[in-house]
Amino acid sequence: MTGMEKIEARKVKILETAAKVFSKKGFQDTTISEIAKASRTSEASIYDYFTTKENLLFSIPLELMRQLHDVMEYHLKLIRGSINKVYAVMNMQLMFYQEHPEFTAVLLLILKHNRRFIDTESHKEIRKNLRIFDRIIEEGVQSGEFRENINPYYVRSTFIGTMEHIVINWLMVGNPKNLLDASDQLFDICVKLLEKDEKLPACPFLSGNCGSGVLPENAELPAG
Amino acid sequence: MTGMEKIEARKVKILETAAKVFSKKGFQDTTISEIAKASRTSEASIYDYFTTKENLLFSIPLELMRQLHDVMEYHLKLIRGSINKVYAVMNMQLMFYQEHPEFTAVLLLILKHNRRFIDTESHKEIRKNLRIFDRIIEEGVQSGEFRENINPYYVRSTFIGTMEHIVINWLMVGNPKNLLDASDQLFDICVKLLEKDEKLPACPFLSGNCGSGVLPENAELPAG
Amino acid sequence: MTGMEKIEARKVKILETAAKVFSKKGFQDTTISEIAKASRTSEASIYDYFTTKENLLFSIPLELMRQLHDVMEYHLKLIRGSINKVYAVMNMQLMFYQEHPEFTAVLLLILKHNRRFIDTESHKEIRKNLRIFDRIIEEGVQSGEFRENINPYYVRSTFIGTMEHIVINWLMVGNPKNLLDASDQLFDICVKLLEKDEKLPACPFLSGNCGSGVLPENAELPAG
Amino acid sequence: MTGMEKIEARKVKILETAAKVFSKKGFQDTTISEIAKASRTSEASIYDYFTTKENLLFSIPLELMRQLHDVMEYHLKLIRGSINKVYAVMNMQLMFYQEHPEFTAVLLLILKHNRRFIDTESHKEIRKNLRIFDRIIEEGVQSGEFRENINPYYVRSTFIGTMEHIVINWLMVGNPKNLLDASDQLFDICVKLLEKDEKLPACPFLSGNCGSGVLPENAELPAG
DNA sequence: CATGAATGAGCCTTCATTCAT
DNA sequence: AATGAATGAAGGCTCATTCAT
Repeated sequence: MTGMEKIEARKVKILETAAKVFSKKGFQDTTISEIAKASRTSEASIYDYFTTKENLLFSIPLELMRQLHDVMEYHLKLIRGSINKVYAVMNMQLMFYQEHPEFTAVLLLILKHNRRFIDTESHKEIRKNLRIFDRIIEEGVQSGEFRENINPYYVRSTFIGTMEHIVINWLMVGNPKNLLDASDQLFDICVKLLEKDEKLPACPFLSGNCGSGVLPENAELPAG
Repeated sequence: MTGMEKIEARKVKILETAAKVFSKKGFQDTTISEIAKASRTSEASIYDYFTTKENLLFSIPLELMRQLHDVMEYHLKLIRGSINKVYAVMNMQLMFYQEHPEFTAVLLLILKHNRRFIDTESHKEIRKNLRIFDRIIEEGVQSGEFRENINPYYVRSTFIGTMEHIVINWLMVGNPKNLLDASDQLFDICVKLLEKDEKLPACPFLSGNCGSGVLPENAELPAG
Repeated sequence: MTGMEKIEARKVKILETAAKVFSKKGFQDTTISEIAKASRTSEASIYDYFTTKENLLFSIPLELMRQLHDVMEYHLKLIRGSINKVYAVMNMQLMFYQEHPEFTAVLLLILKHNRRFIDTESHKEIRKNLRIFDRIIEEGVQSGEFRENINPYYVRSTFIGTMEHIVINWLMVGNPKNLLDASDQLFDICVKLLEKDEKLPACPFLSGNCGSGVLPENAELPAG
Repeated sequence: MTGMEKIEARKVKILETAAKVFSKKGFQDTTISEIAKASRTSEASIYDYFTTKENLLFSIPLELMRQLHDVMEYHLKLIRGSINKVYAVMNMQLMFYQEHPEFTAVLLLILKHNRRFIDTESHKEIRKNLRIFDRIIEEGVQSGEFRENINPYYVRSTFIGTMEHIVINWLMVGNPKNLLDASDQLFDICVKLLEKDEKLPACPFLSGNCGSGVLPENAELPAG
């Protein structure tokens, strides 16, 4: 492990620990000394890396949001059909939250309501992820798969708002036990909002393995 | 003004001031001394009334939520039709937020993410308001005005989650300028979720037991 | 003792203690906690009264300099003759330093070399005391008691500079044991600077090209 | 440049930088890291060379004071007449200060009031320079050029004290613009202190009860 | 020799909270 | 009932200093 890598590893360790402690005790009730102890570093080192307690907090989502973004972009390429993409994105988000509950708590319970967070590099990443939603909606509208008279901003707000509302509930009162249980219900809602009213005959493109939503690359797609 | 009333007036003054300051600077960055000065009281008096800084915070929504509840109940009695009630409730909520931005900021940016707030008298009031939603949805389903295969919890989550998402945006970046501008869009979304599918059969791209699984068991599925 | 007086007494106690500790350990090596302990107060109280460690330091001379000023003005009224006034002022200063060694150490070893101190209320008092010197010199010149071709600024600088130089020596190496021992010597110097030249012609060795001070090697020197 | 010289050059660079930063921000408000950055070295190197922050500070005058000493000794050899030497020494000091304002600030505003500085090699050099003054005075007295009844210690204190007082003023408030402007005035003062009293009889206003300085109100004052 | 990196130690400052009046 | 005053407790942050490479 080179020097560079060692440092990077320490930073990650600190960020993970910080997420853990912040998520449990909140920002103000967490002390740097606590994070230092738990991450087996010194307080001074934390300040070396992150300059400020708040900046440490703000740095938590940076890397993870990038990963999520990459994963989503990667998988979306493999998927045909806007509605399938919606489902995939929703699912990936929920899985991601499910797998990183501490990070999610920091993000949804602490960061999202901090005005200073908006001017952050991390927030930029978040906006990049939002744009994936927007793109999918636009594509769906243009391809004729979705209703045309959609206000994308409000649809997105519904997706995000509802999802986050459910995730926050999951974080705060532990309901539902498993976030993915909400997946189908959420998807239904999306469908209701996006579907064309006069559809007939049946849209064939969901037929088959929608469970994953990820079609094999060589999947034969219906003519539409 | 009797002694009792005088005291009540002072409490209200303190609560209003607290909402103002908390909403501007957040909970931790607000000091009791600040609130005391701004409300022309002494710190000691604040402690006399509210015992704790956090308890002061938690007391802020109590009275206002009761008012909102009363107002909503009162007006709902005058309205016929579940969908009309949905619209009315949504509108009243938005108007209420619009008229009490500082209170709203405290509620949505500070209190909603505090685990200890859940065990609070104020939170009880909030749940009472939520139950109004639930009731309307149930009624609509039973009267046949809404689809039957509705999961009330998720529908409510969508209403609340979307609305709060929009309100938070309004609080944090000032968009939309006027909350009521969102009213119609929000209502459209509600309608989409609640309205009966007159046409048949159901959305084809849900065909198959994929994602959703919420179809009536005997639903006729397209051939695919 | 009224509340007002009690507070004033505590402030004085803190200032005295601060002078003691600062004089012994210097500004930076002194901790507020030390002063709090030694003055039997809490650190928080010190900050209540003085807002800042540096401001505490700067506040030390305020009252004492006023006292010195009053004492000097009072006594000067009783004295006739400018040279006698010079002597009196010098003596009073030295006595004052002698009696307040800790305060003097703070003043001469710490404060006088702090640029921020100049903009201080305390420093204003110090300048008021300096003006007493100026006044005496002016009066002496106008009354004809002193030489006319005196540059008051430089004479004052000599008085103050020499006195402080001696006092600093006293503080740092304890020499002389008693400051007042220096009194007569200092006064002699003052006299030499102020007295009229009765004799004529002027001191011979000033004649000529002192401008450079560096005479050519073969310069003709006066007999001396 | 040999290895030895390279190291010497780096030390000088560090010392110069240190003087610059210390003079601007004071000792405590200067960080080693700052000096390291400004001198393009590492903090560790500074510790290699100077072991301690304070020792770095104390090392600043060492070389320069030696240079000043050498220069003064060199030039004094070329000068005849004690009073001329006084003038020369004064001038050389002022020129030196003028040319090294940062160094001078460190010396007069920081070091001179530090008790630990006295036990320093640098301070030894300073004392060597003081002895030049003493020597000149002694010589002047012995040669009959100066008054015999001089107390050399006080005369020196007057020279040094006055000069430093003026230099400190120059450093702190920028007055006079050019230090050498003070040169003649300072010299006049020296002359006044050193010159023989040709005239007779002695200054009348010293007669009598100057001990107290406080004359009885009805005291008979000399005509002046 | 030079230095990047790590840290122990500590201080100033802030408040929530209490209490005597 | 109301409050001016006092403080205990704690935490963010800074550096001088060390050491492994």
